[in-house]
Amino acid sequence: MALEPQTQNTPTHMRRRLVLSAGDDISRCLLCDIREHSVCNAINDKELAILAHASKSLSLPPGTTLVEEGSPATAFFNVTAGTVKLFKSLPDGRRQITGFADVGHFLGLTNSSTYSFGAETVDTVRVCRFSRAELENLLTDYPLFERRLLAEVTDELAQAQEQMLLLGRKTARERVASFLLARMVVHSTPEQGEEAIVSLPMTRVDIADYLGLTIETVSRTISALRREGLIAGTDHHGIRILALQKLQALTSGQEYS
Amino acid sequence: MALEPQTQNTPTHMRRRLVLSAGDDISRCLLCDIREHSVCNAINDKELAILAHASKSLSLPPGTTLVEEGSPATAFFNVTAGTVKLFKSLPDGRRQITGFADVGHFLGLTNSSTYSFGAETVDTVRVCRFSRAELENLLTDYPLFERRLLAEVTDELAQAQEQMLLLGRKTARERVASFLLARMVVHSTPEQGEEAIVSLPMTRVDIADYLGLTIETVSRTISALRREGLIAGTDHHGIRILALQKLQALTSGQEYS
DNA sequence: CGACCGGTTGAGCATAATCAAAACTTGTGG
DNA sequence: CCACAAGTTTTGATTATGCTCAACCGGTCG
Repeated sequence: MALEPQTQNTPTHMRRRLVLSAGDDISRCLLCDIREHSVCNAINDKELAILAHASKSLSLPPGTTLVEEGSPATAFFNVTAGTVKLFKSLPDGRRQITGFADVGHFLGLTNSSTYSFGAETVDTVRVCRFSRAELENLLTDYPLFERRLLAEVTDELAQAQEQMLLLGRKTARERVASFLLARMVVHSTPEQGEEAIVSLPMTRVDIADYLGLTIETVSRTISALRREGLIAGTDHHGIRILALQKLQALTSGQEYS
Repeated sequence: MALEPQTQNTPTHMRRRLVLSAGDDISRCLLCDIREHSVCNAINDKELAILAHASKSLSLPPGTTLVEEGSPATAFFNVTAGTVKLFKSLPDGRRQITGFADVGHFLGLTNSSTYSFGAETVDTVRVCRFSRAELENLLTDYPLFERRLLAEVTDELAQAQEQMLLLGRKTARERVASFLLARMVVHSTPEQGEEAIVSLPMTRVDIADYLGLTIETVSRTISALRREGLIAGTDHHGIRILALQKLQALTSGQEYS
């Protein structure tokens, strides 16, 4: 939990591990299959080479620090695979995860010259990294890029407000139900039909730090929901939703009794 | 607490009370003394007439609804005097205030076609109101305006993250101390020298809903801080900070004991 | 004056935290 | 393939922080 002060752009334990992508050339952005889900979509095909030139694609193992809390804000990231956790800490080690940045999300934006938050990979993550100068050029040269970024930050703010409601006013049960539903994805399988799945790449510690609870309370609450037949655990990192309606009611306190 | 559905742009109880400012003419923005503290600063003097034309200045009494949770997002506001509270609610009436918008703050931005939050005046408030179309024109025509707005939303997001840390991980004592210090302003008076003052235009209910506590806990905690000599109450809506250092330590749990 | 509203204070309680230990996973090496 | 170690998750017992319920205070307004 101890934060090592950082004088260079990239923490040493990260620099050691950075791996340039095989497709790290001029056509990288053109071939990128998540482009339409990110800010990069604001730049048209002809000019994608500029974008590819302005960024570097990196593959990072779980637990890599992308952003050190309080360090100089020199780099910005677009997540193209995996999940990144964003957090803030108190001097005594208490930590609040403020969000999970999944595929397509942009992170690192700040007005201050230093980051006010930390960012660390949850699983194996692929990101495109922009320097401050590169990002500022993109903002100035491509109004659509800036507009898209404004939309993304606005959306992140709305999510933050939702999370404040959760942290300030919801019970442990309501928090866990809200979390599961927010991360739910519906798969359509030929055999099973519609299947509502929640993948949890993060540990219980991360979930607890995100929901403002302890790991014990998270564990107990998930066990209770399973015992009641609302969810079924595949393994510890995957859950199947069995009673969607009831869970939805639970998120806002309409307990079915 | 019951939310009346709203079909028109402006809630009826608000429309009734809207009062056009005396200076609601072409030079209004030029004469505006808080321009430099707001997004309007991004537009140069020559073109301020356009801005004045694009917005209407309104004076609103305490308790006026500016934005109804879930209603169509048609208007946007710049606060030029007073304090506005932003909040989200649960069906059973539980409420979380996500922020207070003071002088210079812009509010109402959303990607969705409806507001995901509510906004209500705390005291007597003066705002400049923009319609959606007017705002979009400004964004497109004035890149600096958009840049400034991006900076403002980014800043609001950073504050939201700080508040998530407070709501998820701080004790009641730490929350109240953080709140007081965040709202503190330092006055330099000729007689008293430096004076650290906190003005609290909002009620205890609002403070509690902002800090994720009950009014009783807020009241008890403020009383305790006063008893310990860290603060002194002027009246219920004003507090003087006596022990800044100790309060600062308190915000992050470094209890001096 | 009495009702009302906002704030304060007190007593008892409940939810989630803490402390502790067992069960399960995962990775490593014989 | 199994044994073992380390780490993560689950479960249990107890406690504490902040909530609920309730009474009271002080100012304001009709």
